[in-house]
Amino acid sequence: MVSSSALATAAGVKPSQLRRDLAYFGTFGTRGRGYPVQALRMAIHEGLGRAKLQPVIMVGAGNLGRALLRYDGFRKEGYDILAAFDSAPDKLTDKSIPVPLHPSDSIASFVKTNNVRMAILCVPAEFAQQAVNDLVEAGIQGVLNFSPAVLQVPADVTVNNVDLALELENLSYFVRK
Amino acid sequence: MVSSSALATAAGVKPSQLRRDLAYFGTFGTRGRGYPVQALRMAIHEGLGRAKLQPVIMVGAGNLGRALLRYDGFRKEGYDILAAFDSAPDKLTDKSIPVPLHPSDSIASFVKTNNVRMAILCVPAEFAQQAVNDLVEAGIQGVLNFSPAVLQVPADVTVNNVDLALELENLSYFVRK
DNA sequence: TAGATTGTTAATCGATTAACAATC
DNA sequence: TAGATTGTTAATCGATTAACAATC
Repeated sequence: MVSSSALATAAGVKPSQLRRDLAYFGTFGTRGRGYPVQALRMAIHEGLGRAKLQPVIMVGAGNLGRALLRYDGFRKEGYDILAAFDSAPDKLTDKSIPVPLHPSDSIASFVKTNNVRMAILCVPAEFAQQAVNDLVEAGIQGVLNFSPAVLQVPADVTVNNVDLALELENLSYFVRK
Repeated sequence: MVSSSALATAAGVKPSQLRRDLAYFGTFGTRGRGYPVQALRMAIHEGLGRAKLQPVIMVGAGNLGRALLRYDGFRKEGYDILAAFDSAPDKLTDKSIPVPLHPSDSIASFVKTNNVRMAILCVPAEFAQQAVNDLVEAGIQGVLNFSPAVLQVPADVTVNNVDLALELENLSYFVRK
């Protein structure tokens, strides 16, 4: 068993917040005792849709896209990047990446064939909206967007934005001049 | 001139929010007219500490660290990654990276010599706390942390966390099973 | 003057936290 | 029973938004 206060310390949050967040998914603990570790671990996996390996595609194989393809943290957490797509794959033949590289116009058929629901978007800002339009059209439901652009999508598609340069910019505000 | 509503549309926020955020830094607009583009741009640069190129170091040259070193988005936004540090630089001689690679124990002297205030941290989770302790000791004031770990730092040091796998995990919650 | 648009107040909304009855 | 700790309510806090007087 583990208590909410032990978990909260490890996660860097307050115990009351941790209990509230868990309660949002269901009732896992026992009053007076705490939470059963193994059952809780499995319930969280289940609740976050981590029951099995999730297929993902990478869209854009420029500097950042290739960089993230070589990062092994996604796979460790249960995400399997099946392939990368680029508008000019021929220009990248000499750049080694650990997954197959296809032309952008084959995204739709690949997504349908492989039942892919999530995409990582790493194209230049000026092409990002068109790229996400194509992804939505192909049936993608979730986009992790690394392009520094504000994207318009239908309400049933989720976009999470990660702007690396902006993160550094936020930080610089707190650094003494 | 540009209006708060035009800027808000471009940024993906509400006009009232944009005006409030700008007002936090100062008074830049003219009632009835809007904001003068060039003066506002310069004021924002100034307010965010972007007057000149900011020196930054990369700590950890594993998969993710090397990946980010090859990404050119940081430099475009005015950040200059001067060097990378790794606990075992000798093992990485065959891996090409675009900046000098030094052993970790030379961080403190490098930081002082080059007046570095910000660091990007990409070491394995289990070494992250020790690494950030060393950075704080060396005088680093801001850390962009890509290690999936909760870091303890003094109140005058700022840590911004970016957990790439967690971002994907958040997204998967919104994707229909 | 009439129309436009800021800066700021007040209202709303949502997220965090403290507190505590329930109960092991 | 006494001590511990959850799940949940109510209070607090902060962030977002609408509204509008100021004013160009």
